[in-house]
Formats: sequence, structure tokens, C-alpha cells
Amino acid sequence: MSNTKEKIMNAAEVLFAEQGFSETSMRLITSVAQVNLAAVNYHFGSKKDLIQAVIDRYFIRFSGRVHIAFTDLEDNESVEMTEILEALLIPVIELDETNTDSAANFMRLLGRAYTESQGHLKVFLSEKYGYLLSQFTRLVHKANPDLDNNEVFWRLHFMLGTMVFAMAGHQALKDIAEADLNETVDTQRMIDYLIPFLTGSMQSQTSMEIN
Amino acid sequence: MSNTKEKIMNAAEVLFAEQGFSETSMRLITSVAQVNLAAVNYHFGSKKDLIQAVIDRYFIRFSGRVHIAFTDLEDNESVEMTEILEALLIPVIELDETNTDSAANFMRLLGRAYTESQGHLKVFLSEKYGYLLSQFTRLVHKANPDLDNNEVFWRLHFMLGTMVFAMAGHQALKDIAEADLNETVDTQRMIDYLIPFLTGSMQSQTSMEIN
DNA sequence: GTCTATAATGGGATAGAC
DNA sequence: GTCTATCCCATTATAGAC
Repeated sequence: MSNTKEKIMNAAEVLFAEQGFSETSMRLITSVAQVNLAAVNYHFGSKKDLIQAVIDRYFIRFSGRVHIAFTDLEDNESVEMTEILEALLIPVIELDETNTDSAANFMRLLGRAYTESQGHLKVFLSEKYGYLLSQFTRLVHKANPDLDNNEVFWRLHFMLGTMVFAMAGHQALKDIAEADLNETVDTQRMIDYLIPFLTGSMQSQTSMEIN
Repeated sequence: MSNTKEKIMNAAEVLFAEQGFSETSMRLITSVAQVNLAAVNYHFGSKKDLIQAVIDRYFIRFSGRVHIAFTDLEDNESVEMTEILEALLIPVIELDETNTDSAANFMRLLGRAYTESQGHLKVFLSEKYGYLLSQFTRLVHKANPDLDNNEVFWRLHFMLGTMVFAMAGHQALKDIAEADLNETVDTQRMIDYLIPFLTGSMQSQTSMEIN
């Protein structure tokens, strides 16, 4: 209905991704969105609620598809790491079809959510979407039955860290890549490099085998 | 000389690592350090300068040793990824010998530096310590002569991201690990899991081979 | 070198008119 | 729903006494 609410969210998601949550003031958001300052509090209640709404909008867009793909994989007899990663990343990439750069924006927001100390956000996300992380954990374990629990746990979180960090630092990486390699970078290209990197890391020797 | 300066830096490094730079006020720092609020501006000039001083103190402690180890490896005929990672990570771990938790603190600070939009900090670090990144890049290339430039570039930054993120999220990971696995985690243990993960990721098939 | 007091700014939130 | 005006708070930074 109210187009003001959407204008605020559209402006906020870009600014949050670029500068982080606490560095982005409501005054800046409303001026970019060309709406009145008081509109944020009227429509969302508080800045915290705006942050949650922005991130939740992304989760709503793709979590259903990831859940379906994960459930399919859980029903299969065996699973490859590549399949799991694609089930997760393809719906993210396809966010770009409706909205340019929205995949990169989303991942940067996730990175911010992970690293900025926004306690309310972590609680909100783990309560609402923790089931996706559980599915992901079970699938990774299924794809790597030889690894013990500890090894799976750590590699899984390293993987998540790599993904989130790569996307959160997307802009910095893009700048460096273009300077160093004369290569223009889009999100798809980056993910093409990322997937083999991650599958390789899961297939490496365990720390036990090395010690 | 002035013990006040050190009290400020010691308090600031912990608070910055825990909460980030912009979320940590000078009022909090000086109250934890039990010094007067005005002392930060007197001794450092500004909050920005304090941030740089805190991070630079860490770099000064370990950059010399990493540089020597890297230079040794550059003189060798061939290099293994494990050697490169150890040359980088062992001096970091050994920070803990003089000061408990300082390795984890340092990596968390690095993560903050990478993700928070503190432009001045990125400029400062790349001007003063960019030569270490160049050495690291050359070594990774030497250890993986079959990979083309692009592939090395991307994997290198994914690796840095994984390392920094793992350490930056150290506390969160520690908490989850203890809840999920009943395993007590210290920095050394985490790095034992991290190194094979990273070496594996560098040895994976390239994106070209898969496509 | 340390302290108090205060300036100057910018933040989130809200009351109340329209 | 939207706007102006304003409150109240926290921040960094600094002037000036000791």
C-alpha cells in the first residue's frame, strides 16, 4: 500500500549494505528516500525494527526455495557438496533477476549482521530461520560421512564465514580485482570462483591425518 | 613513559574487538581504563588516531617475524601452502605467549578493520603493510604454479576472508562449539582445524576444470 | 600531564498541527 | 499518513584551571 514504506526500505538496504547499520542514520535514509524523517518511526516503530524488516524481506524472498531444495537433497540417498552449495547459492544469485545487485546487497547485509554487534538481529534471525542452518548442517554431514562431528562443525562455519565475508567485502574485493587484474567483476563471476574453493576445502585431509 | 597511554590502549583494544570501533565510545574506554576522558585527545589527538595506534601496535609486534619467514620462503626453490600459512599464523598465535587472548583480539580487530567502513584505517594499513600482502600473493602463486592469476587472486582473498572472519567471530563460534559439541575451544585448536581447510581449498579443481 | 566544565554536533524519537 | 518543531540524549573535542 503505502509506497513510503517501500521507499524507506529500498534506500535503507543499500545504505546499510554500504556503510553498516550504526553508521547509517535515519536522517540519511529518509533524505535519500525523499520522505520525512518521522516516517521511519511511524511505519516501523524504531530503527531496530527497520533493520529487521530490511533483512527479513530478503529472507522471505529466497528462504522458501532454499528450504525446498534442501529437503529434496535430504531425501536423496547421497549428496555432493556442490549440490548443497548450489541449492543455497543459486536462489541467492537469482535475486538479481528481479533487482540488479540485490544478491550482492543481501550478502553484504548478512555480513554486517554477523559482524556488527546487533544482538537483536541475531536473535531474530536464529529464531526465524535457524531451521535452515540445521538443514544445511545435516546435509554437509551427509555429504562428508567420513568426517567426525567436530570437523564438520568447524568446516561448516569456516565455509559460512568465507561466503559471508566474501560478499560483505564484495565492494573492496571488486575494487582490488579491477585494479590488479583489469577484470570486471560481477556476483556470478565471484561465485564461480567461490564454489570450487569451498568444495575443495571440505575435501581436504583432516587435521588428524596431518598430525 | 606515560602509563596512561598504555592503559588507554589496553582497554581500547579489547573493547574495539568486542564491539567494533564506532560502537565503542571514548567515554567507555576511559572509564574502563580508569583515566580521564580528556586523556585520549591529549595523548592520541583523536579517536581515529587511537584506532590506528591500537592496530599498529599489533602489526609492529609480529610483522617483522612474518616478513623474515616470508623472505626465507621466497628464497626456497619450492614452497608448500602449509609452510606459507604457518609462516603467517604462527607469529600470530605466539602473541598469546606475552598476553593471553591477544591473538584472538588481533584477528577480531582485523576483521573489524576489514568490514567497518573506516576508510582512514584501510589507507593507513595498506600504505604501511601492503608489502606483506604482496609477499603473500607471490608466495601463494609460487606454491600453486598451475593456477592462473585470477584464480590465485580470488582464492587468496577468500582465504584471508576465512581467516579473518573465523577469528573475528571467534567468540560466537566458541560459544556455539561449546553448546553443540561440548568441546572447549582455544585459538590453537581452532587454527588446527583451519589450516587443512585452507590448504584443501587451494588445491581444489579450478572453476574452469569444472565448467 | 591531569582534571572540570562546556562547547558543538548529530543522533533517535515524539507531540501535535494539518 | 505526513509534516514541523522540538526534546532528550550521547557523542567527540577543546578551553582553561590546576
